[in-house]
Amino acid sequence: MPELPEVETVRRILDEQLKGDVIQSVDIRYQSIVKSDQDEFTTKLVNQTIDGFSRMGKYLIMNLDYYDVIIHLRMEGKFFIKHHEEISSHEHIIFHLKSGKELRYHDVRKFGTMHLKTKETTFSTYPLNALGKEPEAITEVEFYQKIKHKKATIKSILLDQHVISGLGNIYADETLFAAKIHPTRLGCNITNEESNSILHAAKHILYEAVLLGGTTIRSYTSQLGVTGLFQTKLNVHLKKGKPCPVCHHEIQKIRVAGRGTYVCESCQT
DNA sequence: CCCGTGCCCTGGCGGC
DNA sequence: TGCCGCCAGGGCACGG
Repeated sequence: MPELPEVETVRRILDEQLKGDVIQSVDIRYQSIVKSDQDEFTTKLVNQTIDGFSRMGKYLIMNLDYYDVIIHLRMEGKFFIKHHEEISSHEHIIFHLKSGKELRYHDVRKFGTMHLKTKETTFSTYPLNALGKEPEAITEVEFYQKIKHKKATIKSILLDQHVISGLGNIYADETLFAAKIHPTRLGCNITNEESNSILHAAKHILYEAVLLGGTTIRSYTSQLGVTGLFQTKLNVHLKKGKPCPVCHHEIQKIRVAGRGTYVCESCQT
């Protein structure tokens, strides 16, 4: 599922491939992905030039002349750039561009979302208005202040995009493993030093993952943003029953905040 | 404030 | 082999 590094990889490719292109028309083939008025979505985007793509946390933003389209890929959303190939049943939104390219939003589970915003309201309205800072942008002090009074588990805090944005289930597990913190620890029981360590781990892991995503993309003709390479760096996530790379104890899968959570019960305390 | 649950959705998998 | 039922998960609404 796309978390910050995967979304960043998609952003870079789309930015490179589509900047300067102009939207000719938009087809909405499955409606509930578009959360704004459907008619406005298809009419207002016509003749808008793509200034580029930006990103906030896991949100991808298509920057146009007068509008921004705020996109969340959720679990399985991905983009393809095609020309006139047959349309797959999983391609739900199609942006026809004047260059002849078609930007196609593909989402098997149909969980992704798109919001149309006028530029003045992009950051002041839902969904971006309440988004927390990314690990790279938040300070140690800010982060500790945000978690120190919480009675929630640290895992659920890391997944809460209003606290800190960009981490999903995979990178949250990896972050806590790197920081040697057990996912069921409560925010209010995390020390200042541990808080710093979690933040440092999150930054480091996201940074490495973005680098790997960048190196993996060689062909722009296949589906965009699928790296596959970061999986080789995982220490605990999806490693149930495998030995911990540090202490060789068996990795456990537990349930925290309703999410499958991988942990080394020996290293993480 | 926080938690669990359900919802959205469908491919894939385990069980029989 | 085939079918059924359940799980996965990001984010939010809801009730406790």
